Formats: sequence, structure tokens, C-alpha cells
Amino acid sequence: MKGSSITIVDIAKKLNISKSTVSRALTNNPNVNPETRQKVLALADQLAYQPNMLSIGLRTNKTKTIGIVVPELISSFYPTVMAGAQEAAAQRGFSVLTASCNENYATEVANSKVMLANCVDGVLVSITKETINYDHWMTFYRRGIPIVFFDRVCGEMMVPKVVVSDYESSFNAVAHLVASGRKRIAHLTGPAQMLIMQKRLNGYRAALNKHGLTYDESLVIDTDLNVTNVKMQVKYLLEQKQPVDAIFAVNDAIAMEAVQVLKKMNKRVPEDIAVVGFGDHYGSGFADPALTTIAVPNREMGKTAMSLLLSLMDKEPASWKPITRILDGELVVRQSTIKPEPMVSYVSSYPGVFQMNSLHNREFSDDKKLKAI
Amino acid sequence: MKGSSITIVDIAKKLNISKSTVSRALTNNPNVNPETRQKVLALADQLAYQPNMLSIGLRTNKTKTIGIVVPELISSFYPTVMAGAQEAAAQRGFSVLTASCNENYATEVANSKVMLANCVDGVLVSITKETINYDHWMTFYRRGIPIVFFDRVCGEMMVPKVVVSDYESSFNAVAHLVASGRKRIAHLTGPAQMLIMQKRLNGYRAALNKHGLTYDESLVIDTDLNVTNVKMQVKYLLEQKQPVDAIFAVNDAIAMEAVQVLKKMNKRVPEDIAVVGFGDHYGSGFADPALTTIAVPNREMGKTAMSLLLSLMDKEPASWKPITRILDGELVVRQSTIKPEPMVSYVSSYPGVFQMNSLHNREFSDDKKLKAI
DNA sequence: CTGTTAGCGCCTTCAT
DNA sequence: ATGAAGGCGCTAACAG
Repeated sequence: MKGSSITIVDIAKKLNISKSTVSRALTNNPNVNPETRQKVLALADQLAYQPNMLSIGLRTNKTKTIGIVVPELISSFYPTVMAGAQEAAAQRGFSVLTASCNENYATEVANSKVMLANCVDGVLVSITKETINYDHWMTFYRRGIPIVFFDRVCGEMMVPKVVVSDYESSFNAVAHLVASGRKRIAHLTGPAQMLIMQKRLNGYRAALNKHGLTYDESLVIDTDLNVTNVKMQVKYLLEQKQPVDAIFAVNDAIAMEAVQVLKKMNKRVPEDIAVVGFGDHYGSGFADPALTTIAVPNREMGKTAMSLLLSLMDKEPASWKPITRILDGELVVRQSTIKPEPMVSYVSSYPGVFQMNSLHNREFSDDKKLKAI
Repeated sequence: MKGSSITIVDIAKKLNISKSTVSRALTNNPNVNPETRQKVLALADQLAYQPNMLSIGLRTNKTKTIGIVVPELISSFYPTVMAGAQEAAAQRGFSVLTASCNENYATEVANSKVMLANCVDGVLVSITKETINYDHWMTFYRRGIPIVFFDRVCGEMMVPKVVVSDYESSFNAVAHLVASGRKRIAHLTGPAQMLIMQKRLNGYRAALNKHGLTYDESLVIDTDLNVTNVKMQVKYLLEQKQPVDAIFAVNDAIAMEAVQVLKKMNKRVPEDIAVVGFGDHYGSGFADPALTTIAVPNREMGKTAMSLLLSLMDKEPASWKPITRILDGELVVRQSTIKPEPMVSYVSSYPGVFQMNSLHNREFSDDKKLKAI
């Protein structure tokens, strides 16, 4: 005895008018008598009429839903981006269909098909660490379904993207280590095919270069973004004939793990070895020692990406420009690189309260400048 | 020139057979010639046919999507639950439509309508801190759309729920504080109308009672789940004629904030004041001091809730039983309550690696036992 | 085993 | 300003 939902026909019958008029009244069509509209609206409200998005989607080819595909849901990064994106979508009446890939390429492909099958009006995508083929996303492009990559973007596709200033941020992080007197700076990186890793690695290299330190290949180690590898890798770094005095990790999870390992090995952080992360994940701020890292405006990233995506939908696919929006990361210096000062002012480390200052975006009209990095 | 997608009609035309046969072949209908099926499947594959979920949904009244409505996306808790739920859904071919409410009742109501409009086959819900009216969720119940609450459940509705052992876990947390010699134990709680807060408060009271400590109303303070209130509230607690020597916070975010405030006020944790949280959020493990807390199997909770929900859909609404699944929380003793021991074994504090042991579920056939608590 | 038909709920010409 | 009719892509009777 499931109380089925109210339809336009129901309203039409009760009011003894045609369903097309009801439809018009409900869709702000100007060609309808104000009185009629009032009656329809009143009844619709009273009956708690909910338009059936399925049939609307089927009819209009617009579902008012946006797909969001993320590589994982373990770190706080993607959920926060999603929250920002969702908020921006809701403001314009869009719903959000989400899917996580568990860093698995096959799952990503499957998820892309789900998005297609559900006729999303657009997709926000951040790829898995395994992804090197983009055919499944090209399909969207070909069909005129707008797609915006964020954070872990795809280098090959000329579509809009939202990223953090990976290169500059890395550069700043490493420059900070150099400024604090470090000479042997290791880099725990991720899969080499990922653009994001390349940019961060390049930033690392450039900073070393700029400050007269030689780039040593043996100090750059691929963690495959897997924390379980870190223990062994940190040990390896310490066993070098010229042991490292600093570690720049490609994200906070890796950095935190490195700190744990170092502490376990009775190394002092930052006195013996400084550690810098990337991302300012939840928890990094009140770790022991608090982690120096790059704060990324993740919620902002979600909003920006969604706004960009929604703005595309108003225009012709032909006019879509592969804009890359770059959000500035900000170096947050904490105790994992600098010994605590005597006086530290009180700052809430809870993300809901944390204030990010001076986050301005820049914009490039195409990918070339980015690739030049 | 958007390359529109392939439909059943397209396949039927190319194969010169009827669309119903194509449909049958695609839906594993037994009444179809194996050869025909092969041809259809082959062509569908070649053409990268994607069934249109909108029309299927419209026709069958089943969309294969589950709505998940969460109160917030700031802490790591809900994203992790969602990840678990999504995984369980994907295994059975279900997609997930998500919506966050930013702890706002009106948004929750709006989100419930979105779910209705999108014809989800069921919903997983955790309510906001403001929610005291459940009419919008009753609608689902009335329409025969299965609904399962998790974590922040609704006491009034007789529907399936998945929760942690709030009462017992609180009891254990407070008992642990007592065992470590604390006499004046404060409780930072949340909005009193929330069932989850009531249960945790009851657990706190019971533990005090059991160990001969008197319940002092002035030591129970409502934070409204807002970390910005904590500073003032902790100060208040310290200014009591008989100052507190321990704080049991209703979640980790509040607890972490309390620790920060205490440190700022030059109180030693745990020597002067012990702090216990609830939830074992990401980051609590490597905080300074590492936070003693209740580890909740959040990913497991998502999986359990989704499995429960999907299992309902196979049965008649009339036979749905308001089962409440209780997942055990586990007290994780860390440095915020006990001074660090000389030897600490190495444990990865990264959630992807963290091993949760002995998490067994219990099950009640109705809500009464729970309410009795 | 296959084809025909009808219709899910809605929007959108085309009439009036 | 309103009504009638057609169809989005698909499935589920009903015939054969």
C-alpha cells in the first residue's frame, strides 16, 4: 500500500484542467493565466507535489545532477572538496552523484559508466594513482558533457582544470627547509605518471637548484602513496653514507607516517630531521610535532571546480576553453621543521574554525604555461 | 554535434530484430535464442551501449540508486561511513546520491526532497544536530521507501538503525578515567535532544554512579558541537571551587580543542587533567598528546547500514523489522589519559592501516531495549 | 522464441 | 491562454 507520489496528472484532474497547463504553471511558463497558476501552485504545495526528475531528465536531457568521481575517501582532502562542490551545486539546484575509486583504475572506468548511465549533466573528476588511459573521460568530452578535472588532473585532455600551485608550493616548502639550514633533503613522492607528482618533484628540484644544492636521484623515493612503504624507505634514507636531514613528503599522510617512523627510531623531529607534508590534512595541525605543510584550500577547490563546471553548461561546447585555475597553496610552518618558540599564540586547529588567509586564484587561458613548468 | 548515446532501438535496427528482443537479451531474460543474445551482446559491447537509467527508472520504478544524507562533511567520520556504504552499494550495482546538510535542519528537509524527486530506492540517514521533527523522513516510510538511520538516529521512528554502543562506550571511557584516579570528571556534551548525546550522557552518569562518584550537573556542559565554545567552557570548568581533573568530550573534535585550550592555559595533559574523546577521528592518534578515545568502526558502519538497507528492498515493507544493529566502540587508551610508558610499540596511526580488533556486532529485534538504556 | 503495443511522467510543438 | 498529441528509452504484458 505504498502511497505513490503525486503527478501532474493528479493535479490536472483535481483542477479539471489540462496537464499541459499544469506543467506550464509549474515551470514558470509565461503563457498561463495568473489565477490558474495560483491554483496550481497552491494545490501542488498542498499535495506536496515533487516533480519526477527521472521523467524530466528523460524528456529534457537534463538531469540537474553532477557526478563527482574521486580516487579515495580516506584522507580528509576529497570529502572536503566534495563538501564545497556539493554546496556550490545545491545553490544552483543541482544534486550530486558521487563515486570513489579506491585508487583503482578499473573502478574508475566503471564509475565513469555509472555517470554516463545516469545521464549526469557534467562531471568533476580527480583520477586514481593508476590511471594512465583517459578514453573513458574522453567519451564525456565527445558527447558534449562538460568535464572538469581537479587536483589530480589529466594532462592529455584539453578541458578545464582546478589545481593547487603544486610547483610553487613545493618550491616554497623546500626553500623553507633550505632556509632552516637543511642540506640533504629527501623527497617521498608518488607514482611518476601523475602530473601532480611531476610538478611537485619539479618544484623540489628547482628549489634545490636555486639554492645551490645538488639534486640526488637516490633521495627521491616513490612511495606509491602507500604508507606501509614508508617505514622501510625512511630507514633506507637514514642509512645513506650522507644521511638526510630533511624529508619533503608528497602528502600529509606520508609525512605523518615518516614522523612516526623517525620517532620510533629515536630521531628527533625537527632537530635531527625536519619533515614537511603537503595538503594540511585534518590532524596535521595538532600532531606531535605539529606538521609543517602546504595548506590547500580544498573546500574552495570544490566550489571553484563546481562553479566552473556549471558555467560551462550555459555555453556551447565549442566555446569551452581549457582554463586551468590555480589555487595558491600556503606554507604553514609548524614544529616539524622549526623548534617551538617560547610564545605561541593560540589558534584553533579545528578545520571548521581555521582561517586561511591570502588565498587568491590565478588563471591561465590554456595549459601551455602549466606544462612549461 | 554531441555524439548521442546508443539506445536499444539502434541495436535493434542494426540487427534487424525487434527492440523487445534486444531488451530481453540485455536483461538476462531466459526467453531468447542464445545466438540472438550473443549477437546483441556483441554489438552492444562494440557500440559501448549504456542503458539509460532514467528511462529504466521511470519504467520500473527502481533506480538502483541509494540516497545518503549526512549532517556534515567536516570530520572524517561521515566520509568514511559513506565510503563503506558506497562500497557495499557498488557491489550490488547501486549508485549513491549524497547530500550534506551542514548541520542545518532546513537543508536536511530540502535534501530529503531531492532524494524523493530522484526516486532513490532507499535512503541512509544521519540527522543534523537541529533535527527534532521527522515528518520528512516519515514520508519515505509511508511510501514504502526503505530508510535506515545510522549513528545519529531518530528515536521516534520504528525503522532499522545502525549505531555504536554509545552507552557502553561512554561508560567504559569514564570508568577508565576513574580507574586512573580521576575524581572530578566533566562531560562536554552536545544538544540534549540528540539521542546519541543522551546515551553518552547516561553512560557517563552510570559510570560515575557505579564508582561512587556523585553526578554534578554543573560539570556537564553543552558545546552545541561547536568547537568555538570550548575555550570558554574549559575555562569555566577550571574556575570551579573544586576544579575538574578530567574531561570526557562527546567527540574527538571537541576533545582536541579542549586539549589545545588546556595546553594554552599551561595545564599538563594528562598529569593535571585527563581528556577522552569519542570517535577516534583521523589525527587523534598522532596528536600531542595522543588522544584517548573510543574507536568507532565507521567504515564498517557504512557497510552494515547499506547491507541492511539493501536487504530490506528484497522484502515486503510489511515485514520490515526495526532492527537496531549495535557496533561496539572500543576504548583506545593513549597519552591524553595515561602518562607515556617507557616502551611504546610501533603502530601506524594512518587509518588505512590501523587495525581494529574484536569488533563484534550485536542485534536487537526492536528499539525497546535500547530505549531502556 | 519473437514481435506488437502500451505507457512510466513530463515537456513541447502545434493547434485552437 | 489553453488543449491535444507525440515521444524521450525502456520494460512488461499480450499475442503469435
